[in-house]
Amino acid sequence: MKYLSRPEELILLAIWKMSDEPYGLNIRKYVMDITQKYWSIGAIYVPLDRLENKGFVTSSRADPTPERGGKSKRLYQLTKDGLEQLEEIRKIYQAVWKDIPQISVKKS
Amino acid sequence: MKYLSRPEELILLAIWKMSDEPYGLNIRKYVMDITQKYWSIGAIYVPLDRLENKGFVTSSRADPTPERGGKSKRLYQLTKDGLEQLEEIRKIYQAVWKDIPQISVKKS
DNA sequence: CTAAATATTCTATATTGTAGAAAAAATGGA
DNA sequence: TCCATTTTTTCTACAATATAGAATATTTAG
Repeated sequence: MKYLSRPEELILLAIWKMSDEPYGLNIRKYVMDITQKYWSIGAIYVPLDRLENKGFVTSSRADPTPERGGKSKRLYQLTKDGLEQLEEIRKIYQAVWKDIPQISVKKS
Repeated sequence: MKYLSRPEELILLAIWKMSDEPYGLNIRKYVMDITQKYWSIGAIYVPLDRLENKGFVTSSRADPTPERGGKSKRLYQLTKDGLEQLEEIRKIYQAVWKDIPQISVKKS
C-alpha cells in the first residue's frame, strides 16, 4: 500500500505512545482500548511482523521477569522510518479533515 | 475490516467534500491532489464499487452533457451509513493523536 | 459512419487482514 | 526432576482488499 494501513497505523502509534512495555499483548491491549473493539492475536502479531520486515520497527527480547512464568517478551521500538510514515499520514489527515469542524450524525 | 480502509476513507471524504461533481475520475483527481501520489484507475473504481455494495454510497447516472462526448458519468453520494463510518474513524484519530502536538522528523 | 474523447467495467494478481491453534519458555511445587 | 500452569509468541490458512491497466461502452462532431 502507498500508506500505512489502518492496523499498521494503530500499532505504530501504540508502540510510540504507550507508557507500558510495548510487546505484542500489551500493544493489543492498547489498540483494543483505543478502538473499543476486539482484535485477535493474529490481527496484531501478523502486521507487527510485517512492520518489522519493512523496517518501521525493530525488536529485541526482554529478559525473563521474576513473574509467574511465560515465554520472554519481544519488545518493539519505532524506527525513524516508522515515524516518517506516521508523519505522512498525519499530513493527509490534516489536509483532508481541516475545515470539517465536527461531524455529527444522528444514530438511526 | 473493522473500519474503513485508507483508500475507502479517502474516497468517501472526497465524495463528501469535493466541490466538483463526484464521479470516478473526479474523485481520483481529488484523491491524487490530496495525497500527492499516483492512483491507478482501478485503485479508485474497485473500492468505489465495494463501498456501494456495503451501502456507504449510492450512485446514479448523470445525463449526457453538452460536452465533447464520452460515456455518461456515474455520480456518487454519501449515505448516512457512510457518514457514520467516517465519524467512527475520526473518533479514533482524535483519541489517538491528541496530545501529540506536532510530529517533526528530520529527513535523513 | 468513423474518429476522438471521456468514462466505466472488468479481470487478474499481489498484498494485507483476521482468527485461532500450536509451540515455546519460564516458574513453582510435588 | 518432572509436570501443571502461565504467559507470550509463532505459525498457518483463508478471506478480503489493493492495485494496475486492458477492454469496453457511450457520446459527439464531422
